[in-house]
Amino acid sequence: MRLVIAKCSVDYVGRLTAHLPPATRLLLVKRDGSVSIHADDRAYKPLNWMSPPCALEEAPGVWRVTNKAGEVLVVTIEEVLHDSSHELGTDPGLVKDGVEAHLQELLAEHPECFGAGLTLIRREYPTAIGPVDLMFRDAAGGCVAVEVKRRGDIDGVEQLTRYLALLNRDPLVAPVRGVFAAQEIKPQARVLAADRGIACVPVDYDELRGIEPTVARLF
Amino acid sequence: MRLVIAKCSVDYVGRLTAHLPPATRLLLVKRDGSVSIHADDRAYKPLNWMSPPCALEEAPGVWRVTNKAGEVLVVTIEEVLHDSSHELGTDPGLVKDGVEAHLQELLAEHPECFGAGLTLIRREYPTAIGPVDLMFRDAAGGCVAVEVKRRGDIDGVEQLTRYLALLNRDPLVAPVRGVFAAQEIKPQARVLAADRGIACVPVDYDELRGIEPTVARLF
DNA sequence: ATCTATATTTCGAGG
DNA sequence: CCTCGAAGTATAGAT
Repeated sequence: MRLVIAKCSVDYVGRLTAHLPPATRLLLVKRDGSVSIHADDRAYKPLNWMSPPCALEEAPGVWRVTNKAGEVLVVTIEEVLHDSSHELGTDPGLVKDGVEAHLQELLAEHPECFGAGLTLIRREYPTAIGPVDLMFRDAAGGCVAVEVKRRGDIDGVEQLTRYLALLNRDPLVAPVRGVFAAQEIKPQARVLAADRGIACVPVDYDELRGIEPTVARLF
Repeated sequence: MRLVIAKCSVDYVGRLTAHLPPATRLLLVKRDGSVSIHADDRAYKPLNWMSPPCALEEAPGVWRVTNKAGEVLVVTIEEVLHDSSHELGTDPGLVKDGVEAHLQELLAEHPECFGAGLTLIRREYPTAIGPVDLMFRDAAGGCVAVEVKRRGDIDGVEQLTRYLALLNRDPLVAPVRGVFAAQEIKPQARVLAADRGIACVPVDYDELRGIEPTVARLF
């Protein structure tokens, strides 16, 4: 990893055209060839960047970074204030918890969230247009298709609607009810779901996770 | 801006729980108090970060970054390989061109892209579920609703479908035809649009921009 | 290689 | 302050 602090101006021509007037910035060159330009604010987003794979061509006072799509990033350097390189090695990577996968797992273990008498058929129930997150059979012999999201937005309702249209044409599972489950469900999504006859179930992740140990403790 | 290269492990507890095992990484502390942790790959996204406003509390071997929402980022430092600070000043910021807004503007000036005899009613034509990008009246007295995207995806077609369903219930504008305009239209979006009776119009941004000067030159 | 869905998305506009 | 849509979204996983 190479760290350069320099007074520079930057031009990007690619998916859009962008320009950065002269100022002092951090230029970050990584081992994979990527380049990013940071100002002294915002933790997450660089001012400008070129994602890998890309090639850096360095001439005196001008860096030229290109990729295969024909995008170009040109850094014009007026003055270098710092320039150092460091060996970092490969990163072992991030271990996450709390995303949609875990939510789906927890909900699969707690069918009672969606009503009494439900039995899990399977997670990731396959259909022609993609897998349904959770599929249950209810006491009456019908099915319940559940779409799980962390944030329940209008897109998720549309997605579930498409699944339901398809599933209800399949005599093996029809009739299928739809349930939209999420940690928070946006008002617009709630309205659309109601209009489509889809039930909304808000999920308390911490509460659900809290139930788990009591079950596990039995063994 | 402070640049630290260190062997460290990181724990984040907030919107999710995440852990980074010990490894050598870049710790980036910016003037606004934000902290980000970078590996030697990926230009854009840090491994871990805390966005401003947040507070960094530094003890020997442990950095503790917190924000008002109760999120915590803990960096446990085993060994510091580099530590330097640099004065950058305020960045003048990025100048952009070529986004959806400009595309919409250009298309508003060129109704012929969507057929002969069209007159612009207005941009951002308001409806109960949000504004339609462009609304034209055609020679027959009907209307044309245009959804403009840079990249034409399935979501955009769904969005336009919702607008059309609503608009065609309004006697003031019905009947309304739908047009999906984008620089590139995904095959799936094309199929869905056809199924919904929506026309697809691919837009050449550079060509459209090229027409403008010839019109402007007349004045 | 292409497509799909997610994201600690971030960011900005508008009500 | 919230809500919603856009982003050079980026990125990971599946097909």
